[in-house]
Amino acid sequence: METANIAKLAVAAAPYAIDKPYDYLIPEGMEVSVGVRVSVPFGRGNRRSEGVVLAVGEGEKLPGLKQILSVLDRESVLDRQDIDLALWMRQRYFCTLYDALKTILPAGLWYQFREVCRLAPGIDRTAACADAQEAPACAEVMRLLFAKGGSVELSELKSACGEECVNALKTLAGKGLIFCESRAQRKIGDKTRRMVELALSAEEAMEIAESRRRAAPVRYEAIRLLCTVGRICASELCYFTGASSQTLRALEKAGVVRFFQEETLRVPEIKQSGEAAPIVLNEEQEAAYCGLLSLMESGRAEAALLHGVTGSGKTQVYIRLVQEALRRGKNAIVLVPEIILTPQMMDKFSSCFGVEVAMLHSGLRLSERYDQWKRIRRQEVRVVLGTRSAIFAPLRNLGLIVMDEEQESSYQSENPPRYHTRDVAKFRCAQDGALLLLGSATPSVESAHWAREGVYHPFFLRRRYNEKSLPRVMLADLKDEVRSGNSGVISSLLRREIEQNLQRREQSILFLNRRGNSRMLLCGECGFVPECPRCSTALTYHSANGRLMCHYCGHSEKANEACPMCGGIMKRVGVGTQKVEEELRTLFPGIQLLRMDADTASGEHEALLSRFEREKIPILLGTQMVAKGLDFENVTLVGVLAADLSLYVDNYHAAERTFSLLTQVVGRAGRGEKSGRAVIQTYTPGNEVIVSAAEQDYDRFFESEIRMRRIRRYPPFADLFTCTISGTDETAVLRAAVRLREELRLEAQKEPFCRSDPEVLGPAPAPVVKVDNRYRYRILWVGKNDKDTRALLSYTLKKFASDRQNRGISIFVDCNALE
DNA sequence: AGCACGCCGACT
DNA sequence: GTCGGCGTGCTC
Repeated sequence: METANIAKLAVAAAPYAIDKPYDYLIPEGMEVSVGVRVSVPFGRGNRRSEGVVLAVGEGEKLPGLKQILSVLDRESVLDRQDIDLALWMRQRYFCTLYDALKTILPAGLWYQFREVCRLAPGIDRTAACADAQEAPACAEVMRLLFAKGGSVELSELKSACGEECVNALKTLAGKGLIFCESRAQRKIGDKTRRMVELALSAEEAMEIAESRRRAAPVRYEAIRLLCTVGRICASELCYFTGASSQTLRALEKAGVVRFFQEETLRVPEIKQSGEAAPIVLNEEQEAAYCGLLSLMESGRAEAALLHGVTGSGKTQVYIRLVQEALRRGKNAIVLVPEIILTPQMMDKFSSCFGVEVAMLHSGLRLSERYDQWKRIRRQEVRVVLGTRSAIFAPLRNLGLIVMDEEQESSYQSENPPRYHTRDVAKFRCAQDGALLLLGSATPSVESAHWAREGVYHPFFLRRRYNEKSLPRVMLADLKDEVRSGNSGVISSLLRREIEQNLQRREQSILFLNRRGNSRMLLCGECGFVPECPRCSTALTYHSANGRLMCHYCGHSEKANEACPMCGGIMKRVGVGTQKVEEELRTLFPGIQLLRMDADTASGEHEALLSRFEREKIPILLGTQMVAKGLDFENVTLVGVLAADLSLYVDNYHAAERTFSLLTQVVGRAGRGEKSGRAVIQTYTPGNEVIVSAAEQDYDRFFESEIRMRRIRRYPPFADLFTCTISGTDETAVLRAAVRLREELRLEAQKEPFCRSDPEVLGPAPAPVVKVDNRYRYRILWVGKNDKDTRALLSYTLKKFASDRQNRGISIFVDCNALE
């Protein structure tokens, strides 16, 4: 047997159905190590694909083996632990190994090689080729450029034509036939920068990007990058994806992205460690801390739940534990739902840990984030404080992972692989024997359940740190209001309370429990509502450009004043914050009012909030974003306008989310010297969730909710696997869905599943059944997320994808999806 | 998924 | 006789 050096690779071009480690020959003299990215030929056509080296070793030299073309990294970007994590993610989230690895690495890394060559505009193909004919390398480059639609990445060009193409590029650029875009250098010292962010949800944006992936690859990359990083400086987005400013403008026009100006964030001044005052814990905190410390010292990868009411000082406990971890030579990761909302946390950590802490927050530029990643990888930092993706920070020798407000749904990724940070954290803790500390004022029902079952170690902080009493909560019954002739959004009770606050010159926050605000057009005569031609949804009216737009596929059309059906006059409808604002202005004429919602540019938020505090503006009206982290001395009244809105959402944790949200909002009142009040408006004042939130009684909420979950077979008693099947032919999709259901039902009756008696439900249409002309139906498997079930679903997915009957139909699986 | 190979019908 | 339709099968 002849042997050779062989590398096992995760290959980008291999879809889920055929994903496995592929063997490639390492050419003589090539340095290849585990964790580097390489370029390889793949498939019949030997198209170039990227791969990640999983293992290197001697192996049998089989005839079919192909060679690695080139190595893309100077040193490895992933180590053994990363690869183990990716292997685990693959079987847990039904993604390819390559997709998992890509999720682990920072976005900046995947784009750092981007250097794009483009054809100069208005170049005629035949003339240009004739012009380039003299040098074969030039002709080859031109041919490739035309074949790829006018622009090619430099790395791709190099692997196709060899290193010598660099000279050809120079010649061609000299002739003005092409140009190469290099680093778009940002001038140092810019005061503000032009930022881009998604104007739609990540899911909606990805749908749009996917639908035109082939036709507009640059757009696709730009949107995908935006989905991973949230917001980014415009020049950086262009640099990393090869998009032009025209591309961005087109995306803006299509309503996919929006621009805003942002002050350049200075690197937060790092105070020297040692200066910070030592942390003093009260009795309760001390008790929790001691218990947690001994768990951490055990090195058994334990998990604990710290249930502490708002203002009980969980952060102090976190910091003491991190300090002790460091003293023992261990490192720590601290996760928060959205760090930009917790500047106090950032301040505390930088004063306690100085240069040893790396912060990964949404205000960082992509390149800054990448730099932080490099610092962490070089083990220059010992503490990482960040949001969801910080769980992948390449920090080794972990002693502790903290997840603050662990119930937040932002801990679940919104794009595939849709990992949950808590699960990844558990895996990493198991790798290093670290303690996982889940902290919350309103824990998820699952976590509270496991704490009661003894799977997590429970700890409690029941006293508010400053001994402040919780706000007094009043319920306003909106049904009564309607009966007594008040058709408005503000109940008489809330109105009285606001008036009282106005007299006392104290401030009020009003909260509309609704995401964004969908405004649509409706014909006053015949009731016609303009709908998207490609999706099963009403079009949204955008006052900025006077157009109707679809949030799912990006379709946009001019808004007519007259109804196209009957000629009647079109009216704007939808209870958004604007509508409430109008009502407030009539109720309280001449009173100053601030509005903050999805329409408010994100750069403005902080400015608005500081104005609210500084100028003591009497009323702040807002959506989700006013619920969290705001701490204002003079706010003594909080009003929840429609507590029920988030309750009747078709999702198993709607009740939990509502309870948590109400608790957070109520906690906004009376943070200063004066005591606070809260008014919760509801149509169902008898509802357990509303009542327990009004009483600030978590245990009561938990008891009723866990009973419900048990009866309905919801988590933690079962896991919900959602198989989404989509395609352009609705009947074909439905047929495929029914076939899948029958197949899964058959399996459910067999060993080993029959013992746990899984249920297979559906097909049911997805919340929005048609998106961009693709119909989406779901099959639900209610069972246990164990090895056998995952293996079955993985097998079923692969079989489905390779079944000829299912051509043109795609499928994916999610487990316990929160949103 | 994406690409080549192969086996049939409409042309120069 | 050949160009191109898409059904079939494989990817180290």
